Amino acid sequence: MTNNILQHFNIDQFQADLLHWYNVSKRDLPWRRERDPYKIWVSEIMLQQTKVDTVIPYFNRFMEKYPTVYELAKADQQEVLKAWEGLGYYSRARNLQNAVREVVSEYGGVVPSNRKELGGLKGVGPYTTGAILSIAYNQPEPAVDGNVMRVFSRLLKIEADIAMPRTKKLFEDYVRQVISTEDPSSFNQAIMDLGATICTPKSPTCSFCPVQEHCLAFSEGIQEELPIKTKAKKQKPIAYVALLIKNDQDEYVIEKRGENGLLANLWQFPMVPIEEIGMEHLETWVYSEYGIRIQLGEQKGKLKHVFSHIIWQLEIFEAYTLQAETDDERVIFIDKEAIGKYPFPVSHQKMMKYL
DNA sequence: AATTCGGGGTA
DNA sequence: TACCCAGAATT
Repeated sequence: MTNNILQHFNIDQFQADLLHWYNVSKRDLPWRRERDPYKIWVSEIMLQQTKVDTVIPYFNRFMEKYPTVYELAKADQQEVLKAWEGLGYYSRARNLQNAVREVVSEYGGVVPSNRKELGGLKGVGPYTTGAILSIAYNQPEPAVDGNVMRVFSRLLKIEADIAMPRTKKLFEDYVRQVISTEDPSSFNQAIMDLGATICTPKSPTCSFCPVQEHCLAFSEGIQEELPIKTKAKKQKPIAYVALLIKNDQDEYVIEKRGENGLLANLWQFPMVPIEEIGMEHLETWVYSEYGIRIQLGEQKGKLKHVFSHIIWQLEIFEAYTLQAETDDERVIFIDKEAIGKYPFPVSHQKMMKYL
C-alpha cells in the first residue's frame, strides 16, 4: 500500500498514548452523550467546515425539534432551513433531509452501517461515512478531515499538499494502518480533539501533546511548517443595490431564491446587480424583473458580506410601491412581524434593522 | 482537478 | 487581511 514511513512508528504505543489522553481529556459534547447514529450523523453534517462552538446551539435546537429520523423526514423544508438559518452551507440541510427521507423509505428508519449504502446518501461523502461508521458503529474506518491531515502530516512528516484532492487518499491509507481496531470510535474522535485543541493550525502546543514523542515534525522542530497547503484564490466582489420596498400597508417585498446555487430556497430582499443595470435603469429593471413599480427612496446604509468564493457589496435603499401584489411567484408582500418565519441569509438579516 | 457552496473565529 | 474550520457536489 504505502511506503515505509511507518517503519519506525510505534503504532501500539501511539494508540495507547492517544486513547489514554482521550479518555481523560475528551470534550463533553452534546453528540457524545449517546451513540445514536442519527445524532452522530446530524452532528457530522453540521460540523462540516464549521467549528464545534458554532454547532452546539444549532445541534441542541435541532434535536429538540427533530429527535429522530421520522420527525425530520416529515418536516417542511422551509422549517428545516429556518432551523439551519445562520449556519451556512444550506445544501447540507436540504441534502440531510432528503437522505433522512431515504433512510425512512428504503432502510426502515435505520441509518445504514456499511460504506456502500451510507455513502450513497445525499450529502454523505467519504469523511462523513467514515465518521458515522467509526463513531456510531465502531468500525475501523478512516474519517479524514482537515484535523486528521494536519495531525498526521506532522506526526509522519508528510509533505504532500493537503489542498490536492488525491492527498486525502494518502492519509486514509495511513489511518487504516494506524487506527485502533479495539476502539476506532475513540481513536478517530481523539485525533479530532487533538487537532482542535493541541495540534492547532498555528502555534500548536506541543508541550501538552500526549503523542509528542511519536511526532516526527516535532523531533525536527518543523511542526509550524506543516501541513503544506497551497493558497486559495481571492474572492471576487459583486455590487448590488438591495431594496427595502414598502407599500402603503406597511408591507415589505421579499423574494424566494432559486432552488439551486447560492443560498438556495432562502428568502431575501430584492437585489439589483447594479454594475450591469446602472442606477438610472434601476426602477425599470425592477418592474421588468418583478412586475413591481417602485419609487427609489434614500440610501439607508451599506454592508459587505464575505462568502467563500465571492464578496457581496450591498448598498441598501428604501423604495416605495403602491402595489400589494404581483404575478411573480417568487415574491410576496409581508408585514414586518411575519418576516421572521422565513429563512434568511445572515447578510439580509443584517438589513432588517433598517425596516 | 478545479470550482461552488456560509459564516464566524483567530492572529 | 489571511487563514481555518469534524467537506460534498458539481463541473
